[in-house]
Amino acid sequence: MKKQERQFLYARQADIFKAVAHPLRIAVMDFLRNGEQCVCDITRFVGSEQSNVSRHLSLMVAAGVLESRKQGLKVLYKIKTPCILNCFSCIIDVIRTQAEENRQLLDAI
Amino acid sequence: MKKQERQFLYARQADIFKAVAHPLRIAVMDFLRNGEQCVCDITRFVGSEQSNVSRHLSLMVAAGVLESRKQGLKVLYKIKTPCILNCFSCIIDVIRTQAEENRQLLDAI
DNA sequence: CAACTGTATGACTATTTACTCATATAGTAA
DNA sequence: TTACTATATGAGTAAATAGTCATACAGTTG
Repeated sequence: MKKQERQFLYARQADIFKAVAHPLRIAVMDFLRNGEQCVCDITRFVGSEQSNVSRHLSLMVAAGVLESRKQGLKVLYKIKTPCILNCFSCIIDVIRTQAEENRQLLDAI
Repeated sequence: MKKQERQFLYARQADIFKAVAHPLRIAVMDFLRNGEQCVCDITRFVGSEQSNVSRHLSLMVAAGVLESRKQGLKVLYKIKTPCILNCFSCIIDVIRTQAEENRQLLDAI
């Protein structure tokens, strides 16, 4: 891979990471884990302003992480490439490792 | 899991994602994939100002993604929890899926 | 048609993030 | 000691991100 291609890939990867690097957006991913949901239910789940949730959803669609379709009055969102969910298990692993480390430190005091 | 615990976990996950959600920081992760490296070599690899790279590295240490040790004049950084590398394969999968989708669209025109 | 529901967006403010330059600090070597 | 190398940081600016409120728009129902 050429240097320029590598830079491009780094930027693309960063875009995907950015698209989920926010507590509200993580919550959305978690909520959509089991299938598509309308904005109204997503909004209830994450507990924020509807307009704010809508913006976050648009952002995630723009990054290619979610996709949406209209159904009557509602707009349903779902995860576009479910393989991204594997990522979350990895991250939980990291958090678990850190938590155990902290616990050991605490025990040692 | 209680609602409050869930919120906390979302925030922690977002912190980890944020810690890698930048092209330069992705480059660092890629460079450290095969073991620890000094700031000088990392700086050369990512091709940015030394002070900027140093800040990004501190940020990643703060998030618990990297760790560092001093060796003489140099400071060596390495990935703290290598399981995070699995994440990158998942993200590459997402990008590949999107790229293939784009190619199909292109072919169809 | 009017009234209503669900969603998106314009305009704005506040906050966070990224970067640069200059400089400080720590360790090395002459 | 002085000069040098590697790294970190203070101060400042620029830019991106997040959030709110009000409102617009699309689709539904009576």
